[in-house]
Amino acid sequence: MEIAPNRKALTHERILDTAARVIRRAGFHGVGVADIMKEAGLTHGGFYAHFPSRDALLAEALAHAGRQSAERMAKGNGMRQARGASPFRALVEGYLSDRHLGGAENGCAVAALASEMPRQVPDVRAASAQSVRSLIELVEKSLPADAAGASAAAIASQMVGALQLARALGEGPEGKALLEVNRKALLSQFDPASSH
Amino acid sequence: MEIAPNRKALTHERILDTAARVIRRAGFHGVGVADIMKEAGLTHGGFYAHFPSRDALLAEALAHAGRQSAERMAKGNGMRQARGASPFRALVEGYLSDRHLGGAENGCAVAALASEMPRQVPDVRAASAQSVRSLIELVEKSLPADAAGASAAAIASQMVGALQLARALGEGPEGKALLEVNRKALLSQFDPASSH
DNA sequence: TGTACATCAGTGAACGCGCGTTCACTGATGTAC
DNA sequence: TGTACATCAGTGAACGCGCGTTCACTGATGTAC
Repeated sequence: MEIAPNRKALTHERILDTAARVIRRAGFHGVGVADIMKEAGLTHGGFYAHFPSRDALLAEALAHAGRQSAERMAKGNGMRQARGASPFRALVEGYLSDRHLGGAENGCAVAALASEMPRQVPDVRAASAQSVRSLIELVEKSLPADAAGASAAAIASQMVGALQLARALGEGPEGKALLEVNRKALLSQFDPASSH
Repeated sequence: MEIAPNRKALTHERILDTAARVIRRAGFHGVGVADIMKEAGLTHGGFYAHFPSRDALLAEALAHAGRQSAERMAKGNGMRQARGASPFRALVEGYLSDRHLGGAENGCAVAALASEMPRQVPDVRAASAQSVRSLIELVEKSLPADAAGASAAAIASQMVGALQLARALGEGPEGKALLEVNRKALLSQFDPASSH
């Protein structure tokens, strides 16, 4: 969002945007420089004019994915709240939705990548830890005022774990049922008063 | 555990055992055939006398890892129960322990690999789903009789998510604190009466 | 018990192949006058 | 406004390298007589 982004800056942004989607779809290890460049409509040779290395891109792309999905979530939550849901209910129903189950590519980067995070190079690890902190903050902000003793970190843990287990079980009934059980558990415990 | 395991069967088991550890340490993608064979004390050429392909090994190794860590957990839980902990407390304190935070190699395969599971070939995906079901069953069995409305699937989700977020935050105070918060949340909600 | 042979688990070199990275080049954009 | 030149984003071929897989071979184990 610069005033006069030149051509190179635009391309840089496009590569980042593409990479942010691709790593959530294919994982840190599942994606090559050439794949990303091709999906961004470029040839792989130009990559090193934009990023010093593949790992540097991964770190930037993870931060970018965090911003992307935070925006997307904020939008979805806004819509749900407009329909009368509490912020916490909006968050839980959006995060643990069937849509998020299948749409890892545009979803939460932590859920898509968590178990790969500890094995990355220091830069990517640092970006990973930051994305986890951001997610916990997001939960914190949505907690009902009367949720006594609720821990945003524990709730975030359950949300991330639920999405991952559901994805491991598949996008069919088994995965969807696991999501539903988690939605119910979270809402009945921390936001029983919220309307549906 | 055959009556007269011949030499090849013993080697087969040793490769599986090694692979089960290595994939939890390095991830499905982080490990090569040659790495595993070398760590098992063999050369890579002999691999295909034991397994039809790398993916076939991954699927078998995942199942093997599930058995390994179930045994290990059962042992740890037994020790904790001998000291007076309830089965549920024993499970939670073992699973969300600082030891498990650092020891992914010998720990729960689901926590170590969850976000990579949806991206594997069908055989490995099937073994992954099975490992998730086994974990949920394990939780189910340990639930206190009076844990009304407790869902084993939701609890398993939180446990897996907590371990992963903690590992992403690092083995230092930040990760340990996240584990502790989750232990407290789980125990106070589902097993408040258990002694410590 | 001892010898001759067959079996077979494991070795190590070799194969394609795809990856991350480099680099000489091209062609479009923008500036100087 | 038009021409000449400099800049620079992006191209595509090439490089090592490591991977999964294959295969001819070795040497130890076990069987037949």
